Amino acid sequence: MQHKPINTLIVDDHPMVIEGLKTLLGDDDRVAIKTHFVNGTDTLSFLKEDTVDVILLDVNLPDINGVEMVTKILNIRANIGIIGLSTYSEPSIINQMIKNGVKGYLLKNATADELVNAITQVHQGNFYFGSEVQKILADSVTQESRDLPKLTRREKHVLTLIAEGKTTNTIADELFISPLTVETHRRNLMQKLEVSNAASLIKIAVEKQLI
Amino acid sequence: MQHKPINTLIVDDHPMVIEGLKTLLGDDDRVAIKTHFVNGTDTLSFLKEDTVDVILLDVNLPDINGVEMVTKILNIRANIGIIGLSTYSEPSIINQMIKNGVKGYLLKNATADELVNAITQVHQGNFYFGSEVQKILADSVTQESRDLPKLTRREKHVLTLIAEGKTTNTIADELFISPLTVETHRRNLMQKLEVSNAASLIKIAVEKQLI
DNA sequence: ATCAATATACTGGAAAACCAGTAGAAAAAA
DNA sequence: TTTTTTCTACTGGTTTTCCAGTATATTGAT
Repeated sequence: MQHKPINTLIVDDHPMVIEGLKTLLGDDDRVAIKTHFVNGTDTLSFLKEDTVDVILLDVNLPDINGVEMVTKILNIRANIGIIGLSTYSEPSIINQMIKNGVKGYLLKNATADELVNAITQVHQGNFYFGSEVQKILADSVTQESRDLPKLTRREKHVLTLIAEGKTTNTIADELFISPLTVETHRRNLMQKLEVSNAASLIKIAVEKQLI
Repeated sequence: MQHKPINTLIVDDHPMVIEGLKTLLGDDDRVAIKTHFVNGTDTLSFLKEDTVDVILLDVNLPDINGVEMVTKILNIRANIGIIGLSTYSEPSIINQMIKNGVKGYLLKNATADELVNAITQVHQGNFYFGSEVQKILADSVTQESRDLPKLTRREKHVLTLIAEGKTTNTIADELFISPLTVETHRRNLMQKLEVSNAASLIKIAVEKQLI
C-alpha cells in the first residue's frame, strides 16, 4: 500500500545540513520535502499561511531558540510533528524540548533510515528518539539519582518529611520522637549534604528525587 | 523482506487479557508469543534461564508492582524491550515506569495495529506510546506548570532565588533591595501559594518547574 | 491623566530554624 | 561479643523566618 508522501519542512541555518537532508531523503518516496527555512521568523510566518506534516527543526537557530520555537509552532499548528535536530546534545535542552512537545529528536549524524523512520513515526503521532539521544537521556536520569552521600534510613525519612514542608514539631509528632531529635537529624543532613538551610536541603531532595 | 518474528512474552494475571492478546497478535507473523506468566515471580525466574525480545507487562500484578518489575527485569536482561500495559492510567505511574526503563506503554484497549507497531518499534530500540497515553502524559505536564496563581515577575524571581537555597539577606544583596522587601515578597508568595514556610514554597517551585 | 497593580520599605513581636557540643540507648556490623 | 553506627535526646545561645499591619514610590493599563 502506497500512502501519499509526508510533507516535511526543514528548518536549519546551515545550507550544508539542508542539502544533506534533501539528498538523504530525496530517494525515499515516503517523504516529500516541501521547502526549507533558515530562521525561526520566516518559518512561523510561513506556518500562518500554509502547513506541513512534519518539521525537522534545528535547535540552534540564529533568531529564536529551539525550545521556544516548538511552543510557537504548536501554537499555530497543534498537530504538526516536530523532530528536533542538533549536532551535540545537552540533556536539559532535550528534556525541555520534549516537555514542550517535540515528538522526536535526532543528532545530525542520523542515517537516512533513522530519518525516514523518525518522520514516519512522528507523522503517525508516535515518538521517535535516536539511539544516541536515548543514551544521553538515560545517563542524565541515572546521574541525578546517583551520588548522594550515604544517608541513614532515618535521615532519608526525615529528609522527605522536611521536603514535604513539614515543621520540626510536626515531624517529631509523626515519628513519635522528640523535636530535638528531629533537629539533630536535620543538622546531620545539612552537614552531610553540605548546605546550611532547609531550603537547599529540599532542593537537593527534589533533584535526587527522594520525594 | 521477512525478518524472523519478534519473541514476545506476556505477563498479566487476567486470563482474558492473555487470550485477547494472543488472538490479536496471532495473525501477525512479525510477532511470536513465546509464552505467558500470571505473576512477577515466575516471570523473573523464567528470565534467569531464558530470554525474549519484548515483554508486554501488566502494571498491576498480584505479587510485584509494575514499577519494580521493570527494574528487576532490566537487571536480569538489560536489552529486553518492555511495554507497559494497564486498563486505566495514572500519569505518575507511567512516568515512573518510563524513568525505570519501559520503552512503550499502552492501554488495554489498544488495537492490533498499535500492538504490533509498539512491539516492532520497541524491539528496534525505539519508544512507542499509545495516543491515549501521550494525551495523559501531556495533560499531566501542562497541569503541573499550569495553575499556579499569577505571581508577579519580581515574586517569581524571588521565589527562584529562595528555591536556590539563598537566604533573605543574600537575595536582598543580589537584587539591591532591602531584606525587609524580600521578606515582604516571601510573605506574599506564601500567601498566594497557600503555604506557611519556605520549605513548601520550594517544593512548589520545583514541582511547577520554576527552577 | 488616573486608577490599579506592583515593588519597595518599615515596626515590633512570636516562632522556628540554625549552631556547637555532649551523651546514652539501640541496632548493626565486626 | 565487642565495636561501630545509628538513633535518640539534651543545654544554651544566635540567627532567621514568620506574622500582622502600614505605607509610599513606581509602573502599567485604560
